[in-house]
Amino acid sequence: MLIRSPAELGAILRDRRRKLKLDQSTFAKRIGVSRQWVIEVEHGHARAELGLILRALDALDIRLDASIEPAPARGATRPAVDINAIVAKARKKKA
Amino acid sequence: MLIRSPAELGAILRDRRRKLKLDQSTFAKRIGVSRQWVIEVEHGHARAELGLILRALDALDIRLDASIEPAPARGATRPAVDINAIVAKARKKKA
DNA sequence: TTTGTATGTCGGCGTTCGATGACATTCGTG
DNA sequence: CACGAATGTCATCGAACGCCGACATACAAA
Repeated sequence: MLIRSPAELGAILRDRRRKLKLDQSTFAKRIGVSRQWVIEVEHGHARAELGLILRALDALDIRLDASIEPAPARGATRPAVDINAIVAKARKKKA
Repeated sequence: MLIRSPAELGAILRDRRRKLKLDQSTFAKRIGVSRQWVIEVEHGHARAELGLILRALDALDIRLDASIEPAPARGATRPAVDINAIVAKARKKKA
């Protein structure tokens, strides 16, 4: 399963949790977070803590693997339009 | 590359950034974060935001893959001693 | 030595996390 | 229907995030 966004990660966590017949409460206790946290992460919370995410994955026996992208597609010719970065910056300025 | 902890993730990010000949400043600008953030994450900051981490990985053409652990090793017979969770809870109580 | 580059550190600040606890909604079952 | 279980929502609050700006250190080159 490729992970590209917090939402995808959340979906993976939810599917796996359900496959293991765990409800949110017991899952939360098992990894040392609140049930609220589980809900938000499963819904794709982008600002969740990295450490807690890794604990959650571990608790569900999910392995994370990092590898170099086969097709960069981000060639030196492309000006690189980073929508995420732009949106994040824009939100900051407004607030 | 297997990712088990924020520190391992940080090392991977740093190695890849250096391979691409990027310094922390330009890398930070490229993903829309501060240079401080890059420093902390590369040092294994556990509470970094998930969304920013994913952006950083993407900027370095690193793909994240999730797969079920071949050997659970976390059988139903094990009482499950979650050191991470215990430590996290202990820190909360003290503070 | 002086200059420049890359990295790490410090204090302060506004924003938002994650925890808690209560309540709401939707199920399926007795 | 009533009850419990699972999930989602809300308000509150201390703690920590990530940012900024300045400074510190290290190393290389002129």
